[in-house]
Amino acid sequence: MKQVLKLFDTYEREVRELKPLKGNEIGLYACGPTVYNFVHIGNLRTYIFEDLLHRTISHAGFNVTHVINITDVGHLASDADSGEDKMEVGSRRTGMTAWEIAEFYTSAFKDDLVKLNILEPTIWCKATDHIEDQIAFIVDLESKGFVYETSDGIYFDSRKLDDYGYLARLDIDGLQAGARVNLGEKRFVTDFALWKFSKPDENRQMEWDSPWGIGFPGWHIECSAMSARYLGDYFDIHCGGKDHIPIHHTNEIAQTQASKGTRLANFWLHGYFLQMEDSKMSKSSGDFLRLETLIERGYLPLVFRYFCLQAHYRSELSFSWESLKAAHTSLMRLYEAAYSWGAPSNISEEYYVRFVQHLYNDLNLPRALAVAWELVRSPEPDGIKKATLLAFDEIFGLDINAWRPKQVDIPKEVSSLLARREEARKSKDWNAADQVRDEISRLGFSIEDSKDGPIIKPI
RNA sequence: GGCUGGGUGGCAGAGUGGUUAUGCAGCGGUCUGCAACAUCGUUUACGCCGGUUCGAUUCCGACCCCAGCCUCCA
Repeated sequence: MKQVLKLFDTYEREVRELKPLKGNEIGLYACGPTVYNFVHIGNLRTYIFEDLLHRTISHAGFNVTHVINITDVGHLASDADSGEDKMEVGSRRTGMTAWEIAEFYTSAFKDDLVKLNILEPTIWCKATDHIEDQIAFIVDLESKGFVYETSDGIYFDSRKLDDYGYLARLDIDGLQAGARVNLGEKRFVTDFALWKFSKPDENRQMEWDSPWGIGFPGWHIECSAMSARYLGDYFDIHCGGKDHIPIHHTNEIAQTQASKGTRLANFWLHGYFLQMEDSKMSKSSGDFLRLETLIERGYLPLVFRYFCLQAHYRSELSFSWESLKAAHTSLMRLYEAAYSWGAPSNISEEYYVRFVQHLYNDLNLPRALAVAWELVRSPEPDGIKKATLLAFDEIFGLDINAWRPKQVDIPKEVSSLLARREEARKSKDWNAADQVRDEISRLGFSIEDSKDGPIIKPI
């Protein structure tokens, strides 16, 4: 039975079959980070979601071109005349140049992706490598009458589009009425900057010449320009975090609609947030959890990946150390079970079909994972369980086959105690045996008695 | 305040107009000298108030609360 891959499209607000626009090719564009700081685990949840999407599309038999951009231009903290450029602020904070900062945090970001077993995208692209493309895009918009100039930059005239804001179902009148900031020289609340002028006294590290004067591109234009370069004017899937729906993606669509006449992507997919117990996961406040923080607390990076697998990408996921620990316990049990099964034999058709069914139903990984657990607890032969679970892991990406029990050096002291305990047990001196076990546990090791003798593990 | 989306058992989280996933924790059994490991079983939840219906956690309305956006943020 051939199963079809169905995904939820934010633009139409419906689940429908993914059919390639061209041949067997799927173009997938994912909004990447602004590299002025480390990414946090909330950001990483979104990249895990996109990786699952990437793997699932490949699984369905399509060729994926996965593009991730790096926003290495700082932009401003707001479109109004206030705010500071993030890269410039980062530069002052660290003593590095804006260019060095971009490079430093880009490489830190890529390290995190590798640790989470996220497949390398087909194409990485940087905003600063595509200034010409962005300028050309704005020139085109200008020739079509969609821009106007103010004293601080070139702006997009959003009222020229009838259905501006459709993606987010924006209520334009309501937005205007409830606007919280004053417009500056902008003509309308939803207008946004395409090009910003450098201020004469500013001394920016990142600026370029343009037909309108020296300055730097607005944020939204880079994605329209770069996605067009690598995937064309209308491609299959565009994704990012749900916070991008009302502004960033809305504006990308507006630009592309004005210039190319398309809605940019056939499917718009959005990852939901990782929710913190008490505070918001916020990069700008500086108060956030990195993957590194989890590792320092003794968690394997893939525990975080497993943690994310438990929730559907379109619902909020609450993070707490308690639930991360639960994920750790689950994953370790899965690893140990799979390891104990030995060599794989054949895949169980029955379980595999159910797995794919859930996967193709808008990436229902929680259900797919439930099938995995049913398999683990089923009476199927070990070889079949192993083969089937490894097939699931092509999507899960938990690296189940590579896992090995931790090899630990057992101190001499402990191994001699262990021998003494075995002696005591042989002579059924249970008091002595239990006493030695207590002593060993004080030294940081636990004992599990098995048919083949005691197994010792660090606590 | 406006718009968009959401509120499920101790925790995390699927799903459904009537049969109510899965994981973790807890409890009980098996195993064990005792434990641990493992394993089996188990706790009957859907914010609040109305309405539709033979029947609603699932549909509709009001209210409360949470999140996203309206200021850079996945």
